[in-house]
Amino acid sequence: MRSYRQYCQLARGLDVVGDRWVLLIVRELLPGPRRYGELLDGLPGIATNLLAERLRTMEANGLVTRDGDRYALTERGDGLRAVLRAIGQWAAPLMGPQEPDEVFRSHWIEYPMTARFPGEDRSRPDLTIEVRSGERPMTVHSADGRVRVEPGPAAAPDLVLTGPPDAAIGLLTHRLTLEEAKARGLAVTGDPRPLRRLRPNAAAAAAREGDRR
Amino acid sequence: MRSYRQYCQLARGLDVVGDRWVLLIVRELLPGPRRYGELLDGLPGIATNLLAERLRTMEANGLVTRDGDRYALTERGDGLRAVLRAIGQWAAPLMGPQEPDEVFRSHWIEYPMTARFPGEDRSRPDLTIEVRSGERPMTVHSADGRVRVEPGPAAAPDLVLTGPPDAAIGLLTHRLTLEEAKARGLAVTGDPRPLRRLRPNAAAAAAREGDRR
DNA sequence: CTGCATCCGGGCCGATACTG
DNA sequence: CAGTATCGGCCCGGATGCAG
Repeated sequence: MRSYRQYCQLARGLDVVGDRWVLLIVRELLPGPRRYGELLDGLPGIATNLLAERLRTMEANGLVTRDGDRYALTERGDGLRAVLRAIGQWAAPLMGPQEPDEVFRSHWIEYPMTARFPGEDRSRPDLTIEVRSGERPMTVHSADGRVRVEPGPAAAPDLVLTGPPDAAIGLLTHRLTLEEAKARGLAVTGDPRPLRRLRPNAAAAAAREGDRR
Repeated sequence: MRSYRQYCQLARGLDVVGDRWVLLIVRELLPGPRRYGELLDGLPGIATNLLAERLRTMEANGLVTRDGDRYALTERGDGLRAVLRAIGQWAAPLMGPQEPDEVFRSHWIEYPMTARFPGEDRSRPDLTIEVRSGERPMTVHSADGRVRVEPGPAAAPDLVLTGPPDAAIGLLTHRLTLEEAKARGLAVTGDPRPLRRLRPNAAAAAAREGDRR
């Protein structure tokens, strides 16, 4: 993208991260280093030449390093986490049902979950949930008061959710009731009642907006 | 811009605010409603048709309302303030000297000032500074522990800074010494010593990053 | 004069084919 | 698997026209 050529902090920032796809590439790299093919898969819709070109300019801008065939965020690139969080938070009200033509990747549930259940809250129950919403299963762990999301199936899940992502995420984040989630096509195996005790960090939730319902 | 077509909070947010110029238009509207011509002037480099088209889609997306010939942010548009702050903060290390081809508008000093001196801090001295850095003078008020920026000259300034914006902003935010600022072409009228007692809000500064030097 | 609409050249984007 | 090459199309930017 062309530079805005304005002596302004926001404009200079957008000169670096305002290009199409750049922040989504950062999203894909936030959990850890990724290979080119993994990035391609996590960025449905991007053209391969665009990904290659973006990665090069991001490297030149100090956002990304490449180690062999692995790409990783620099410290500076990781600093964009706060920007992604701000945009994601602002965009929360835009998240209705999944549109028919919208793609979903299973590892994307990490953001809504950790955004909804940030930090440590000892009152959260220990809970293991397997979510089968995308190409492959994901496991949501609540343990020691922290909520974590990991790829792969769970060894002994307390709960298994199978169905469209909006239904699974809606139920997990308490934006949908069990009935509403089922009406959207979610299949639930196990006892869903402990989910209700999985509460957002109270202090963090109070400080946040877009949290209604 | 085309939609990313990804069922992801970040992607949906970027579908709305990822278009070129959109966040800069929000920047211009944050202080209050503006007319079309004022926006054009505050967005050097934008083509008039682009501004018109952006304003229309921003209106359709619920970011902007128009009242006669005035454009204003909706509550939703104003919610992007946190996003701009996040990007601006991340971009702080990018702010070296002004490039020769970079444009500056005097009202842009509001962001670096309020970002550097946020909230209330009773230990701040009362101070009125006139800054002559762009097309027209701006007045920085420190009173009752708060720092405010207003357009227009000051009636009885304690200090007048005249010169390039990087020098003026650098001195005001303590990123440059008096000598460095003068070396960059800043002329100082009045006693600059009280500036040193204009300190960032201690609590806010500690919570912030990118604050070194 | 303000607030756009139209037109046009160029560059970036997106899809596909192809290569080491 | 990890890109490069190519090409059509759309969006962007600049100039100009025009209506109230």
